[in-house]
Amino acid sequence: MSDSRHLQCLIASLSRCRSLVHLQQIHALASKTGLDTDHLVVGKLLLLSAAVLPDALDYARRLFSVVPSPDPFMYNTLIRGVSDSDEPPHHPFLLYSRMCRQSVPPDSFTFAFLLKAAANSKSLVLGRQVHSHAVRHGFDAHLFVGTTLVSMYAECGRVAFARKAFDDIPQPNVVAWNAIITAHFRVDDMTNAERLFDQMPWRNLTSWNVMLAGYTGVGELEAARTLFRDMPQKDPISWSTMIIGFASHGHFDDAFGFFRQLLKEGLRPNEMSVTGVLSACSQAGAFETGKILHGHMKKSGLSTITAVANALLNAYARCGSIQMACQVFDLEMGKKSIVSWTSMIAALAMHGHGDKAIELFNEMEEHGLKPDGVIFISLLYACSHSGLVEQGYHFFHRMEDVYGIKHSIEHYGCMVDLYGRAGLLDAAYDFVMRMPIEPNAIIWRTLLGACSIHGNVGLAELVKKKLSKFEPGDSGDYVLLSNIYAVAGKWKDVANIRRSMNNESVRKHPGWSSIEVDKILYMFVANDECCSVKEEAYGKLMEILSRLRKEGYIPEVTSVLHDIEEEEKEDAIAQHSEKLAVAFGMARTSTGSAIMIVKNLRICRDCHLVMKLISKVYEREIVVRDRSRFHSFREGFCSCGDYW
DNA sequence: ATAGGGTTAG
Repeated sequence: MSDSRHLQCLIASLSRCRSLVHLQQIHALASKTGLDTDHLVVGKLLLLSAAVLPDALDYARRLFSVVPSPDPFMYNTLIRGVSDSDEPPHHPFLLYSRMCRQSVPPDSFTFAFLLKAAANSKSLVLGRQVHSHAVRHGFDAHLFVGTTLVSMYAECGRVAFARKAFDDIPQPNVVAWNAIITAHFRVDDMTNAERLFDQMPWRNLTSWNVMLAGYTGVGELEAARTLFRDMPQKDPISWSTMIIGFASHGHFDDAFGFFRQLLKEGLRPNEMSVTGVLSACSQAGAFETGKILHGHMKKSGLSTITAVANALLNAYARCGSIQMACQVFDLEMGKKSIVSWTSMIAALAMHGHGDKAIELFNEMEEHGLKPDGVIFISLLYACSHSGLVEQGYHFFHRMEDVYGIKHSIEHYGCMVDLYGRAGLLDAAYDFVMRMPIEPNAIIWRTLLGACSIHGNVGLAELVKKKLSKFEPGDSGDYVLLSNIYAVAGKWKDVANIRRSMNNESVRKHPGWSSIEVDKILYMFVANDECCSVKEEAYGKLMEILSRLRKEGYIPEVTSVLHDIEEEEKEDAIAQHSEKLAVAFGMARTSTGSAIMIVKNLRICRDCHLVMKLISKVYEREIVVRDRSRFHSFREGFCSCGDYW
């Protein structure tokens, strides 16, 4: 066979190549005929291993390293592959500097890929450097480079630069227009985004999707809903944008609604839409719904996708079922990513199995995966929630000393929580004072939470003073401090807090509790208008409370607290949402079955007491997931031991 | 000399 015949055969089999093994066979064949040095062949091999086939980047790097003089195409292909991988974000730029040193001329592709890499790492410094190189080589007004410049500056939060880059594109196409609209949404500039959308000379489906993503991103959910209703066509991205957008803003009912509508229209859910709906399940505690979705996903094969399995694992864990979370992790997950390990560690931590979380971390290392900064947050969280102070300290230092991962504010926060929860308040305070970065409100709030658990009035007052420097104030901080005063019997201070809460500008979180009955999610929201469900719950609650009173429940002791902790309701009759939810559960579920409730804020003392009493008097197991942990009530006791 | 690659939305 002639060389050109061989080459044609090779090219043909490369275009059919679907796996790394297949690629290696073709590569071996190429070396037999000496065609493995042909630039066209190497280029195709590189393209497949770096950008098309999954997990073949190492192979691409090895291939690249033996090419004596790589051409721009090869460099570009590897730069793209590396920036899409989990290699450190500066690696694409190292390749570019090698390219420069070897005098390989960059082209428009080179700058498009590099700018995307800069955008991914949100690094304005890198982005500007690449920009100036693009100018030097005369590619800055190139349509593709210009468009990527627009989105790079947008990702770095600089609309003015993005606008300049857009204006420099001689003939912007619809893609460039879409990019500049996105840029305005990134800085919450809805007005100009809308103006550009109206002005643009042509639109494609992505233009509408850009608007949907922009609206949901800035929290304009009703604008998104209207546009979604009126847009000329919808594709899977439009649907998942709505589901994810509504779920991420706590509008679970709407997220479920869009998902149901998608099914009703005969469309198949994809990995994005199921991830979104699972996130709604996870946040709201919709366990049964999650299980049904799981069944469908097994049939459709979606559950083998790592991101989907991670979402499923997370939903099970947050709905209270560590067993099902384990099952997904151990048996059903196709390939585990670092996110999968992190999720499982967080799941174990959430359920108080700190020791198992640490074991799992070690196991991950044995599998040869390198830990990142995020997994240490889960790990430190695991330590603090299981009282493993020494282990936490150990990991905190190892992450920098052994793994070379820089501490972020979240890691410092975990350490404050670690010391604080364990009652080492002085150590916690000392740690905050010696932190190398400026403590934020979350750090102080964590410390305040610890003061609340351990009843340290003096430190709490000091911390509250630090917190008052942050604007606007948070109602949760006032609630915590008033709890601390109330437990210490300082009723006058409790009253003062209440007064200042009314006077100062305080950000109030509306409290809600949810419960799933017969696969339907019921949300009880403070201040919500009355409805038949709420009336039913309220009626049952009155009945339960009167029985509890006969059994010795004395709400008077906590009445002042109760008053303070009212979820921003002035109405004296209105009740805490978790009490309504539990009463609704008692009314609608059969004796003997457990009741699971999810609350978005911390559970208050009075509600906690009521849950304990119900679990004893009615012999019901109740699980409450609140902002900080799971509470499992059984026979009059709570798994938290009354500290939370 | 030849071909092989790109930008925006979840």
